[in-house]
Amino acid sequence: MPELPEVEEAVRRLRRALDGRTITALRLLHPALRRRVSSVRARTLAGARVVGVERRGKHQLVRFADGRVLHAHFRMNGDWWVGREGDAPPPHARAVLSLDDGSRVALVDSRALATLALYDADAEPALALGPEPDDPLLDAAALERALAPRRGAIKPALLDQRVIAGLGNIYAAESLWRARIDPFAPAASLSRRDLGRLLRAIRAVIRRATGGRYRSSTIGGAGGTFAARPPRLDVYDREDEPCRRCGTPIARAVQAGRSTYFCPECQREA
DNA sequence: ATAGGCCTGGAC
DNA sequence: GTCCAGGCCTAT
Repeated sequence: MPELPEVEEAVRRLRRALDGRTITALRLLHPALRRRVSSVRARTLAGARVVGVERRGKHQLVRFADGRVLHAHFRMNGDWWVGREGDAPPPHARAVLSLDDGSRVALVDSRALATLALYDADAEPALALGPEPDDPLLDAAALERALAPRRGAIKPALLDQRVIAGLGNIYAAESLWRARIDPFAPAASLSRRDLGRLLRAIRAVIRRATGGRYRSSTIGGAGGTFAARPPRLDVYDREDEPCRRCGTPIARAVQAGRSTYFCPECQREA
């Protein structure tokens, strides 16, 4: 389940599977993916040697020796399954990469909202992303500059990937709770001190989710493992449950079309 | 800023 | 059946 920490975990598995490998086939199993990459184009990937696997925000890039780039985005539900040729890909496998060592990687995505795109050698994907949360150049002053022109509330601003890359609805809410900031506070109204606290909260939340061990459980055939352990959450999806700081029932509201969870008592900064 | 669309499955 | 979903784009 894919915000930055989950995508990071997935991209590591992808890297392990693809490192040093050559693609022998890419098969697209869902029409929504075939609309983005024609089967003819998918076939041109056979013979491409992988030279790098990168994450930027929630995006994943597989770079090939010929300069082409395969761009993947999980959207709501995507994940990678890694198995062997001959293993049946799991239900909801939407694309399958076959590799020259007899292994297979499948994009598993029940809702079929994930995207794949294949870029030509001279066409670097334009991702329009802000800094990663751990970017040393990102400090309270930089965040203040990014938020200054905004009219809206802080929570939707944190979901804007051009402000910070990788936060999604869960970790944005978690970060605001940790920093005691009201999700409805106007983004431009936050003091530099608030933003320093918010940045530390974001980093702590992401670090906890990324560094924390995920219990892997085998799903389907041999060889496929999934990270199937949701991280510990303080506010997300805890409506009416007691705030872990002050005991006040957690509230839920809709903001920019997304559920927002917060403590109405202790998230009053700004 | 909100609503709708993309897709499908799970909870109720 | 209805509503909801960790993302993101487009239209109003």
